[in-house]
Amino acid sequence: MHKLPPQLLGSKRPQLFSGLTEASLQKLLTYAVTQEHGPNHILVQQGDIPDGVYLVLEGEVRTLRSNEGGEEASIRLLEVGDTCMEAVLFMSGPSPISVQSLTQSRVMMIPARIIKQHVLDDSHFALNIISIVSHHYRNAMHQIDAMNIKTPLQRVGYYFLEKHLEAGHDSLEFTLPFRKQTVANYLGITAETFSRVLKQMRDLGISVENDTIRMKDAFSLCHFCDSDTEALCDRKDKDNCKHCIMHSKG
Amino acid sequence: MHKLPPQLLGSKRPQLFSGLTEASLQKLLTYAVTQEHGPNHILVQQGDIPDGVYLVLEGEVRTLRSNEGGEEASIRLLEVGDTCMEAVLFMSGPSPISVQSLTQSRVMMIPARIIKQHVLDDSHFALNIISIVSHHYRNAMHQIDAMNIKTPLQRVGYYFLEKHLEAGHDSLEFTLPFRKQTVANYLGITAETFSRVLKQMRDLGISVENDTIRMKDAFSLCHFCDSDTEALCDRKDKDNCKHCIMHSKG
DNA sequence: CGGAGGGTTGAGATTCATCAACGCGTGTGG
DNA sequence: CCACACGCGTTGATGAATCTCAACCCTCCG
Repeated sequence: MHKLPPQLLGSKRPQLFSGLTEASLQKLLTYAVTQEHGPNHILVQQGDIPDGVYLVLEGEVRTLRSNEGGEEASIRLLEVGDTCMEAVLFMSGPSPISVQSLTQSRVMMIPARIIKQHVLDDSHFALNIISIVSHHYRNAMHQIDAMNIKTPLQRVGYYFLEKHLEAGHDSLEFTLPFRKQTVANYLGITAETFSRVLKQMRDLGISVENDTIRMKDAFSLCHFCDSDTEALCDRKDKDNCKHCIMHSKG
Repeated sequence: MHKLPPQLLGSKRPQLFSGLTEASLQKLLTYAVTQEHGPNHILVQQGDIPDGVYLVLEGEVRTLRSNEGGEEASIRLLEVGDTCMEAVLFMSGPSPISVQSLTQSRVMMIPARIIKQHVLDDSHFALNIISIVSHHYRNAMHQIDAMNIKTPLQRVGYYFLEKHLEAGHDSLEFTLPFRKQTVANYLGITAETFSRVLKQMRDLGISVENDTIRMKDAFSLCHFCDSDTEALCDRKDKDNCKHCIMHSKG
């Protein structure tokens, strides 16, 4: 009987499984297999027929597109508990992305056939899939936006803001979840520019020490807030928020 | 009793309604309303709570993100029969995108509440939603890819290739579905660069006259083919395809 | 005839990628 | 214990590519 590792059963339960009955979950996991991979291993090759959904149990994974020249564009960066390839299963045809382990990793793969069937059997599961894919799509929109009409500084700022909100608005400190090179590529800039941007950040009251980001106050990142990110902020209706660049610039 | 306009009932039936029973479709359309808008009208404002799914009955519509500076990044360009905002409904929170009519347009709006309920009631409809959102997500991935690791020439080439495949591999001619300015922005380049790229295209055997694109032969666009786009091509297994840049460059 | 909008063309400025060198911490092997 | 190499990140100089700005052409339309 397949069972999820304990750390993924509590509050960090993957959204894919959220709200499912125990029976439904068990059915889903019946044919799941777990794999272990070293760093930089290709789990799915762009152009291949996708075989299932991947859940990261341990390590770091990314999805990416690459061209003949070997250049790579990161689509998503996954941490423990994240899943990928849900959307790809429902595109007919070969996978538009590769999946690659960044570090030593352990992943669970649920076969495509199971997922597709389960969508029809359990409407709650279908809803989970829709939510997840929509969420990914939202991120993709932000990436598109970023690369079109944001400066590198703004991209990094927005990325920091997201991490800050994830960490909770009270914590004035968070750590980069991935190597700088990796984050830089995800943001569509080179490692060099990323490094230079980090220096600019210091002038804005954000100190960067290795992979630890420390902010002077909880509003240092408000410069980078967005009409739709704003909603995630605890203090959006507080007076303080009025001081945000976003509101004062008008 | 709401009924879809006849032109959307045949082979061009929106994917949203594909394969639904008549009863299911009627239920979905019960509370649908149609609206008429002049050009450049904002149907949904970025940051607002989304009210439903929009189906384009007539005209051209786009989804976009914009910043305080007034710069805009097009996310999708919609023609008659296309839908938008499906994904946004399932992101909790305000809409990350605006929806804007490009020309005089007629659209049908299906309220959020109806869509969300119907996903639970009709698993086939849920599957439709998943497919659509996944498809949008796939396009978004291509956009991200394009803006990171493709030259403007390659972006236009790929866009042309898509239009060519839509038109059928046999037709050596197709037309730009939108104003050049609009397409340019969608591709993340300025109208000027777009214009200059079109001149380069001529050297590759693609003539551009106003909004009509004519290719010397069916393989002129193979330069721009992709490991996952390849699958859409009729001739992928034919010998001719071996001549594609993609294969010969190695 | 004149104006407006879309598209094109040219010249210049800006910005980021590229390339190369260096610093620094870590792990390994002598 | 030290020497060394390696990976990652940083810094600086350079160049290329695209955006910006401006002028112009063309068509459509009043």
